[in-house]
Amino acid sequence: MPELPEVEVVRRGLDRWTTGRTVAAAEVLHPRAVRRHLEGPADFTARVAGRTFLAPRRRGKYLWLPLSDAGPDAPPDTAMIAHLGMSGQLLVNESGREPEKHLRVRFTFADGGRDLRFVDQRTFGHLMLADLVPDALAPDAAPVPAPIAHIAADPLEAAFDEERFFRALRRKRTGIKRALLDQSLISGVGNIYADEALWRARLHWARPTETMTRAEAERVLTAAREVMAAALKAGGTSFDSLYVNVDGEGGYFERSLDAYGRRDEPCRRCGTPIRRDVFMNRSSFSCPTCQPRPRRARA
DNA sequence: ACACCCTCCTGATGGC
DNA sequence: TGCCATCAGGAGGGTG
Repeated sequence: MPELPEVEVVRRGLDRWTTGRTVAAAEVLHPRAVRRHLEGPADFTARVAGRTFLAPRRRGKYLWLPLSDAGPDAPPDTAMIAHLGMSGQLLVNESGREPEKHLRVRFTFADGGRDLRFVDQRTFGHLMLADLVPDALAPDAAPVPAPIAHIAADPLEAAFDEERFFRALRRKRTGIKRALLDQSLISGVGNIYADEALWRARLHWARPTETMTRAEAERVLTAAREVMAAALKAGGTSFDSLYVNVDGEGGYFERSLDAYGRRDEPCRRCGTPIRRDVFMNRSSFSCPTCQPRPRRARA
């Protein structure tokens, strides 16, 4: 399940393999992969052909490749957005290799080198082309694609505004985990790193955000930063083997997880078996001792 | 306006 | 062995 660290690993791989290269042709093998590109698959392939991929960028779980019309030194006017969803992979492959079972979109390049493939088993991911607009979170920085302008900064970028995040938590009437997963408050955190950050901060997922102290809010934010930075160093978490980097290799942070996926296994702090709750139609893993349920809980 | 729920999708897994 | 239910979940859109 690609979250911020996994998407960043992919971004770095793309930076190495696709920056400055000009697309010869794109082929959409499954229309659902470009469903958010409202002009349709034919428009997508027609408009990306002949363009040059510039250095890839990322905010939260969104990745985008700015596109130039006139080679690697011309400024971008549009971008190709990529979201990996649950199971999306961007692979850089020898062109001759046979198509993957869930290959959705394939790009070939004018230099005849390795191709780029979007492979996605569960088809929650997508690619689309979009205009670039000024970044409201960092007006002096590079522009961002319009469809992701509503996303908050992620906690690893300079534009992240801690004061704004803390004020938003106080205003909300919801639980802390729901807030962490809300990409308009803080981006890049998904189910795995939300559980890990809450375990590190010793907070229960149903803790009402409006009752959190400033110290508690700082604790969970710091924990999120630390666990995602550590995961990035490890190449990401490949919990169900659907996440791989552009070379098709998994990361090894799964072995370092303290809460996620550890149902009935001993808490690494206190030994209490980790519990699993169902919440928002997904799993939440926590320690019953370190993370007691608040008397007034908010799902 | 806000909080929250439903839906999209495929493959692995488990019960009977 | 087959068949069905369950689980995994990001995020947009709909509901109350």
